[in-house]
Amino acid sequence: MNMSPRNDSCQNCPIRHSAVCAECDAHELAVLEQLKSYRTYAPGASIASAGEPLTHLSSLVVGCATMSRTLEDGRRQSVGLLLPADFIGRPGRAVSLFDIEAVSEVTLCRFERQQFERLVRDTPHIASRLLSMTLDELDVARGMAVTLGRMTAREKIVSFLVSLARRQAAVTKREPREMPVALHLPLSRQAIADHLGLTIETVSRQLTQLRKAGLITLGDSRDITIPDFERLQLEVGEDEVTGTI
Amino acid sequence: MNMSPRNDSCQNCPIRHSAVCAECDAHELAVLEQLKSYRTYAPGASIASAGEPLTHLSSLVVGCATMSRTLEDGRRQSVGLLLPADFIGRPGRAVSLFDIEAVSEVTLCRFERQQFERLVRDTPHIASRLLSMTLDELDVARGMAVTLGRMTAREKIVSFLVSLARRQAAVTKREPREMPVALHLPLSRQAIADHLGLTIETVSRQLTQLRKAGLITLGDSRDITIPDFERLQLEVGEDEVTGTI
DNA sequence: CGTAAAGTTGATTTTGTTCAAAGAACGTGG
DNA sequence: CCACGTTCTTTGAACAAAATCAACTTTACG
Repeated sequence: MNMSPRNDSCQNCPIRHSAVCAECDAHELAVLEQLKSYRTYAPGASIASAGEPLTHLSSLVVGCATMSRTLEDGRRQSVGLLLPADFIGRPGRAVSLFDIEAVSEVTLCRFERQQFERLVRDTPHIASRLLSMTLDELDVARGMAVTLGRMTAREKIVSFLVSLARRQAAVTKREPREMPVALHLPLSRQAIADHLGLTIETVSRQLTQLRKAGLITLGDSRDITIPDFERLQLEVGEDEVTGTI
Repeated sequence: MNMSPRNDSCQNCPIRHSAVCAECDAHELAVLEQLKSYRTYAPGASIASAGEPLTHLSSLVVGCATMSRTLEDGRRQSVGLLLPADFIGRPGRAVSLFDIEAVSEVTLCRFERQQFERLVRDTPHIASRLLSMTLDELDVARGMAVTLGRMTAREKIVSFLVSLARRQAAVTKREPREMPVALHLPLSRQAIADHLGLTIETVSRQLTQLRKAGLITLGDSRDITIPDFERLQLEVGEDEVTGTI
């Protein structure tokens, strides 16, 4: 609700080289600078709702959000975890198909829909980057379908932890091979359950089992250590870069 | 394997107005005409394999194919049903992440990867259409995640039938409201099971139950009639345009 | 502190899988 | 054109994985 007071320069932006603007040159960045606005959301706040108009398209700058859909009777399925540099919204569609909810405090870099759509039309560097990001997201979404459709509860949890560690490593620029890997879960047990198509009880039990098997260590319920990353990876019947998140 | 002998003009192409070339003008089409080649695949033939190079990007012109991934122990999950106008392959990625298999006889309109990537770079009408199609596919893939993660077997089947009927209606230009709706299943029971994250037995049982409930009629095992489309839709805990396929 | 929210653990039930077998459809070759 | 084998589909019975129901523990927070 509160407009962020700061008006940081794109040059210092933490997602400058990974967001939708990544390919832009200085001149293009100057245009973005004119059009962008920041907005922050408190943890738990709704950023968008399925079926409701989405007036702005944004890049997530700081924090973590989930994209999900809730069926009439309350069953919820998350379809994506949004982390810094991820893009929110769909040029050409005025209405969101999913609920988007801030998990931690979130800062978005926003563009008014019409203006952004013009940008996409007139700025090949943006169009090309958006296409590339969308294609990546598509691969991730399809990998997610494999996880949801065919993996056991244990495999789902392991695959989630592995993806999270990889994604965290990509930011930290540390290889997840460096052991042990310390992992902070951005999601509650319930949110993990919604992400993996499980119940909260099953998530809890599987984590306990992994702990008893020595594959992970649980500190604070949000902090996990993976003593042997390779060994954890072996637990899931899939190799290579499939990306569950 | 066999190069199609024909060299049809794009003007008469059945997917002229819905494929990746939909926005192209006559001049751009002339360029495509120079670069394209047709190739057909027999039912069951492999069009691409996960982990293998994909030298051509294509539009599916005629037929039906599935995109899937198989885990080491043989569990398979389909992540998409490919129908006419659907695009196959990913500019910027030389290796396929999924297996693509012809279900019926399939004709592809193919472009050599490098050449197509140049086309995307130089032809805004293609880039823009590709982006739009990719965004649509992303929504579909995420809708699929909701189905796989949170729906019961019965809901999965109903949602599959409803989507198929809608998609078929889009081609036929008949409203699925016109009753009764005749539906031809392009997939075997096993392929449906792989698509919905179920076993073949569960698919069969659920179809039988739907038949006993009077929601569908089974003729040939591939031919289904939906006497009351509205009523079938009510069976699934989701409304609106979510797109399961 | 004391209350609420989040997480864990146990007992039981349900849904869908697995195992098994029989029935229908299809294609081939005699 | 029909017999035969193969594949696909259906159905049944037993089983297993995860959900549900319920209680208890831990953590967070005013």
